[in-house]
Amino acid sequence: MPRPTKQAPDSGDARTRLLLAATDLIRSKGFAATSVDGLCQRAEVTKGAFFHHFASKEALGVAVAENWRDTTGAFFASAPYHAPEDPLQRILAYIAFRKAIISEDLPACTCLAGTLVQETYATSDAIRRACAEAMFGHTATLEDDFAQAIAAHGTIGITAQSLAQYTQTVLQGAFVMAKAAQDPDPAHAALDHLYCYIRLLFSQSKGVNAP
Amino acid sequence: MPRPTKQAPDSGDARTRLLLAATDLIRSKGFAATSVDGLCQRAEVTKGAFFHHFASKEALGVAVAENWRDTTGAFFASAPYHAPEDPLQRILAYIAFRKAIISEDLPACTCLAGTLVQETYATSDAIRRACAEAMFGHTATLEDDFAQAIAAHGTIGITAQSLAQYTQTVLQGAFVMAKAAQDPDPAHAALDHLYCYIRLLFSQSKGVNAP
DNA sequence: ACATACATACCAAACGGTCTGTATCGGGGA
DNA sequence: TCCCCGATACAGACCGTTTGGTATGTATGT
Repeated sequence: MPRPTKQAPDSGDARTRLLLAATDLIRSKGFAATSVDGLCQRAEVTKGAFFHHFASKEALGVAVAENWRDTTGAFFASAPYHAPEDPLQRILAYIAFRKAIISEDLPACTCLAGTLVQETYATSDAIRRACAEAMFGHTATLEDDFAQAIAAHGTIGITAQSLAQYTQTVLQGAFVMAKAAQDPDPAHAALDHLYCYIRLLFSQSKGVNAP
Repeated sequence: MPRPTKQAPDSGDARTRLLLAATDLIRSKGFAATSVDGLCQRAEVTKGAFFHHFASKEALGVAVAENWRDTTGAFFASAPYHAPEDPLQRILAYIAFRKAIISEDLPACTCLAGTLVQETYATSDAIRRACAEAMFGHTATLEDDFAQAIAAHGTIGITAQSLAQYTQTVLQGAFVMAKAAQDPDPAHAALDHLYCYIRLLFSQSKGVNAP
């Protein structure tokens, strides 16, 4: 039973506020540069509250990744791109949707899991796994649409899983490039190329595209 | 004039060893988690030497990114993929080459600039710029080949710069996915898709692929 | 002799984490 | 309905270590 705190009663309980603040801070500064003290300050929570809810900073990292998987899962599940009846159109609508939500505010629109995993893949297996679950879990939701598109079109020599993962790959790369350029343009351009690739793939004759 | 240290006289001067050690550590643990002390220990150098060569940790970050640009620049300049006479074949050879050098040893084969920029894009403009220079500088070397391929083939409705940057985007995304999966397979698969995309693009008729 | 290239000791601040205390809850017995 | 109970949810002071950075000293090549 969450209980609102005296300090900031409006914005949920301490755990929720910590998760939210951590998501923000990690996406802009990274995990290591996000201190527990700074986190508590941002969340308007004391250190006692932090270590009551999370056994360690690493445990917070895991929880943030899990929370990211849950919230983004719900977000994309209720997104409008599922509307088209044609599975290929759903995929193209997905790509267009992903492109549309990439703005200048990169800390707010980039992927927490991708950022977090780059820092921790070699030092914390627990965090790495939680990030991987978020990322590959999301690609799994695309897999169905790709499978249906392949079934409708006839085989194109590439698996649905591979295409779904490639989509995620382009997105992750797009975020890195946008951060480097301090500009969403390279990300938008990348999604245009992905869009173009998918269209090209599914307008080809059978079985000639095996890599 | 570099002078070998008493402590480790075989492996170059202190600055070089620090740059090398920093590249290693940042690629596996990230920038923030790489402490100056740990760095000096790894490089077999004292702290005095560190702050003699670098004004601050941030200055080291910039120097590492610049060094990365220089060393990878030389590495790719002398790589075998430039051999084919056909520019399109050079590009495909480049992609195959990039695929070939991605192994299980992810800290050793992933991109320093991509890792570093994700952590620092919002906190250090100097480091971000140095990383961007390394990344976009490398894409610029691909641009020529793409431009020639487009010229040879006739316009395909996409600029050489956009294609070169997309190539880099896929690579960066491939590294993130490989780290999350703790496995180079997703990266290899991504480069197969990129290879496939380029082939598809340049086997189309004129001007129909504009995204 | 002078600048460069280190070495070593040291520092205040920040770090992750612990400890103890208190307020608030739902639930159970009288 | 009342009070009491243990459990949960914090609050806040405290601790040892590590952090980036500095100050000062020394060796070495030119």
